[in-house]
Amino acid sequence: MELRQLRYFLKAKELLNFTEAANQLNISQSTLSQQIKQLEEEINVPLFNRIGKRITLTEAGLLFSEFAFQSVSRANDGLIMMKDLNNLNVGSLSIGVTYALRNLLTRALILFSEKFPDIKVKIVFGTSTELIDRLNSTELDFVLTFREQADDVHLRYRSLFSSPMTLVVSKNSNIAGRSSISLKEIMDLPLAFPDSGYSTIQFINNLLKLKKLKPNVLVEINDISTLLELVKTGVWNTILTQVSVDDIGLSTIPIQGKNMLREATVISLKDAYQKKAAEAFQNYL
Amino acid sequence: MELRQLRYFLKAKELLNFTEAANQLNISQSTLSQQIKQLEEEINVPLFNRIGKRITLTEAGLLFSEFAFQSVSRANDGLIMMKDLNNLNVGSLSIGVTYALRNLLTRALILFSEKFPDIKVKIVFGTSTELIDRLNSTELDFVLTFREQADDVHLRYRSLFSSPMTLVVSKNSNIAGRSSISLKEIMDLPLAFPDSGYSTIQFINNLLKLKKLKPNVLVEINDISTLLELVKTGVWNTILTQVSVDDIGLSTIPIQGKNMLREATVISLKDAYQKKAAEAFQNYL
DNA sequence: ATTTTTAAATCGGTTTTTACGATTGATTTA
DNA sequence: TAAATCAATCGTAAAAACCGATTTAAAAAT
Repeated sequence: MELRQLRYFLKAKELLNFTEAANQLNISQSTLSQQIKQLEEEINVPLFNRIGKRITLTEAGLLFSEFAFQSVSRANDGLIMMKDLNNLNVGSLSIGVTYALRNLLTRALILFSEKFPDIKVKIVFGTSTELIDRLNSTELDFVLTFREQADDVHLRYRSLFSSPMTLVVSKNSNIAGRSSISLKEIMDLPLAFPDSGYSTIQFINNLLKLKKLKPNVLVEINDISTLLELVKTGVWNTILTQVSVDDIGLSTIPIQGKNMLREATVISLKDAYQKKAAEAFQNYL
Repeated sequence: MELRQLRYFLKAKELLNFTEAANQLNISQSTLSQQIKQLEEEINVPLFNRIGKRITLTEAGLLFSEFAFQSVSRANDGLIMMKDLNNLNVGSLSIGVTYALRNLLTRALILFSEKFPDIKVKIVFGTSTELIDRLNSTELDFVLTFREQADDVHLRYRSLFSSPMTLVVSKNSNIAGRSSISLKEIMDLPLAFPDSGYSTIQFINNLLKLKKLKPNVLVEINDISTLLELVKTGVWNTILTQVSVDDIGLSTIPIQGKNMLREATVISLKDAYQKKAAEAFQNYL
């Protein structure tokens, strides 16, 4: 039993005329006769009464047509659904993102949802390594994070922009106006740092280790919003990537030195199918 | 799109292994690859991610599989319906049942077989979840079990009767005559329990956890007949649903408290065609 | 009553599709 | 590093779908 046969049967049932049905199906009358016959042999019961040259539907034909119709319909519906998926009318998207790029993500999300209101979006915050793991197990469609040292051959990297590391200070700070600052100078300031799980802080710590500098870390906290609130008080300062601090009401001072640029990157699985929705979302980043 | 391709796809989706799927479908692996590819080209979206040699379902694949399954199911149901029409006196019936309802089933089976001696009946014992899985994969026509908490929209439930939970003791037990007993009292008795895979025991364990009671379980066993033999010795007692213990030569004492009723239920697939034989069998339950 | 027309079934041959085995390429496991 | 595993691909063989022509038989027209 094949959908083709069911389609032929339904058309024949509709018109009760094999020749005309064959015409509308763009096949020959002989083909239609053969295929109907084959179907009847498989289900072991005639679908049509052949009274002379006139055909009528049998009881079995009537009962069977309901199933044939539904089978064909469901297949067609599946096709339609796939078309919808291609047109981004349905679907879902799972995005992994590090806290540092939260602003970037939310800005894009607002625009994307406006344009594609029917796509369900799931946002997963986490550390880079955790998110990459989830990407590899296809839980996520793509990950938004800073580029790490080692490339993975299974992953595709798409750089968005570079953002400098900056010292974040209260607007009232007496160094708020400065155009740049050295790492060494920062060592004398009271600091509040993000939790060491974050890639930004790992990046910084690696740098400091290399230069044998010791920061004066008074607070360590795993929530960036709260961290920024702390910095606003003027008591502590922190180090973050520039892009994390936009529009927050704080002053930022670029840190001197090379290697002070971090690359915001979209990471996806190289060989997996990239959803249309994922592509579309990335255009808003 | 043809049913053949949908069937191939569903098997590949089930096993997530083209080679094995091809084996089970009795076709070559190359054929399967080709047909899947052809289907993907028609719907214009990949159904599987090919990450190296590993295969995972895409979002589109998951969405599409629902339609594919229904399309194939409807066609199969049509075929079954025709077979039923043809010969009401032959056919086969696959029934899933939990051990607790063994008596109910065997009684019905005896009557049914007398009336319809030519219908082959296959009985599958198992846990509720296992049987529901098999029902969903259309291996079983219906499942006979106790009603669980969560309803599934794809399933149809038909309640048969309620049966109380009872303490099962030897006829010689000094508490054999009692008209009821509390859970608390039972905690002091030496108990033999069914394997924790059985829904009855999960039901009981949930209750005990809620009431923070600790039963004195000395034996755990995954065969109900043997369990009942043990109880006959008078050394151990057990808890079962009343209906499991009828006509066994043991005393039962209803357990006090509400929520002590379990509903014996016939579960079948909501949208699938129900065989005449299945209907007939259920009349004897 | 006979002829004509109409429509389904059947037959032989052609084209298309499906399937297979062998091989390749890539990945995972030992 | 070698062996095993698995999906993709290629060329070919088998199966099927399809077509046109013809046959058969009933209805319609004469």
